[in-house]
Amino acid sequence: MAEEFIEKKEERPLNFLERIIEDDLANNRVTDNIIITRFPPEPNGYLHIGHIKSIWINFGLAQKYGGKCHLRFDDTNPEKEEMEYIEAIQEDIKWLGYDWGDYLYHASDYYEQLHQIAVNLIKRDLAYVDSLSGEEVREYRGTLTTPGKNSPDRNRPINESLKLFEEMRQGKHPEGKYVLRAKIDMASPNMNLRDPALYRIKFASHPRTGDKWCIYPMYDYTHPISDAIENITHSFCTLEFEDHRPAYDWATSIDDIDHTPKQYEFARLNISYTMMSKRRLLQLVNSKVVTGWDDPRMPTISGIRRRGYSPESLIDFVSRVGVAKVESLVDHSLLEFCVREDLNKRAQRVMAILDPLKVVITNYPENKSEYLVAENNPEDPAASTREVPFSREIYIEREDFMENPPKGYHRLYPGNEIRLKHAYYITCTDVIKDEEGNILEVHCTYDPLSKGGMSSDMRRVRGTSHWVSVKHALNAEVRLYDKLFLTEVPGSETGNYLDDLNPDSLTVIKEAKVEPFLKEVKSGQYLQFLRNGYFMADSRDHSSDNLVFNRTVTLRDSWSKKVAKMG
RNA sequence: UGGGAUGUAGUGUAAUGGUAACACUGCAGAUUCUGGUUCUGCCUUUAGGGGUUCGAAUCCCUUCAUCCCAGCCA
Repeated sequence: MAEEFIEKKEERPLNFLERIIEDDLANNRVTDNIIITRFPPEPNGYLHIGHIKSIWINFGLAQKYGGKCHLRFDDTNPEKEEMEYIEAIQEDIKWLGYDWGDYLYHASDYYEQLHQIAVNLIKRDLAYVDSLSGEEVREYRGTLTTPGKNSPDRNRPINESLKLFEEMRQGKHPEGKYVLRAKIDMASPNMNLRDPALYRIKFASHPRTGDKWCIYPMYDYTHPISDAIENITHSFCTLEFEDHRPAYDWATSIDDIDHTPKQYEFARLNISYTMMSKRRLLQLVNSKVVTGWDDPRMPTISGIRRRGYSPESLIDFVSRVGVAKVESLVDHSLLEFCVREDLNKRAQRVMAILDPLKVVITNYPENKSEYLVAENNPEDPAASTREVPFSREIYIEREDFMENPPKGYHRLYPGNEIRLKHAYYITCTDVIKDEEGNILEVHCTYDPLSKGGMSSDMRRVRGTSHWVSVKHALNAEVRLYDKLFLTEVPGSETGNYLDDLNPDSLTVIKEAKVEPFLKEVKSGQYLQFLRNGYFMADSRDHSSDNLVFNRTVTLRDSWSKKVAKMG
């Protein structure tokens, strides 16, 4: 099995990044033939599914080609960054199964070095301290179609810039007063080259360096130099940084840098009916639309973990999506396919009734109980069996009974015989209703010779229902999750993604009836509630005294689809 | 209207001058102690127009469409 899987993986055609690597390796462009990549999140929020693609690319490619992948926190904007995020990010990467080993870095590790290089830049007349205000900088920058013009400070004497930069560092100037800028080209058609800011003043406390610094380096300056310091060979990032590559190359070509990493860009992952913007996800958290970053409806790694997704299914998903440079929108059904495929192979099967309807088996002895053998997973020969209690009164799903069934319905209805999974055949004899006609309970008779779920004469029944014994049933809270948004691209029509929120993204069932086995399960264990979907005990609220389960994903359901089509 | 990129079934991704394919979705059907799984089949594709070539998704020209860039964010 394992070999087949690996072989299958090997057969996958190479993506363009793999080709670049193989080409570099084949032409001895990589020192010692060891490629070094890096995954560089900014700790300003939780990781989401989109990051899984980047993690898979950076860690996965390093793994595949016998290289290394660094984890580096791009922590250059203390106003947005927090220790909580730094910790959560590490937990999420580990959960996905990747390991950075000893290679944990922070851009802030290089602040001293970065500062020294900046000083040298000034000395070489490649950077200057500018006193233009933010607004003035914008005016001087020009527009997309017109060139910018030089700042009056562009020719500030080197000594003066040196002195001012030092004063900036010492905290002698307020935020916004000065900025260190690279001297490149104010007329460049590429906006990123119109004397980009290198350092700005911020009196914010940094999660790692505290109040040691009050000037912080910008991304375009920090990232390439950090890559160079760490001897990164291949710096993979998303498409929106394509325009920054010239700035990247500018930074890695300055005299103090002796290693030249190369940047390559790939398309970020977009999935229909959700969104990957950290800023918007933060808004959902802050506005309490969801309960937190790990709300099971969130596309965050911590959210989908709590929801019950397996790391394997997520890696499989991103690998199926592939890598290219086309801006794409992957259908969420592929993600659902991947979880189902993985969970089908490993989920423990159990019986749980979400919408109980009582069934009385009138010819079954009043006080009798018995234990019946149930398979734990028909897809896994190694998964053994468990015992499930059965008695005269059971619950089945309300939708498994209809007094007047439509054509094609082969569940329980008056006169019809069905199988109770792992138990007996039963035939509906009576429907008990209240004065208003609501169905209170259903009466059936059972065939004692069909114990275990197959009749002695091998006669066939079309329907099989799951069930839970009334007197043995445990109460459970079940949270049914659905898409957070109703449109493929939230906000694409109205301009406000909040307009597209799905009001029914969460349905809480307080009184689900589940088999006793569920008292023993813990969060992290993959479950299939027979015929209902895949579930996992909630990592925050579940305990053996207070059962709480989250629905990961439904089972595929061709019947209700057919019913819907019939009208 | 400056610059940078990208256009292959509904959605992703292959095919790198030589028969357009794989997965997901959708639709049929078979199997089934989960209307699940599994299996089989079907539908639909090279943005448009020119050119080069025996032969073009691939090379050239051109048109069109989409995305990114005017943070002291990353």
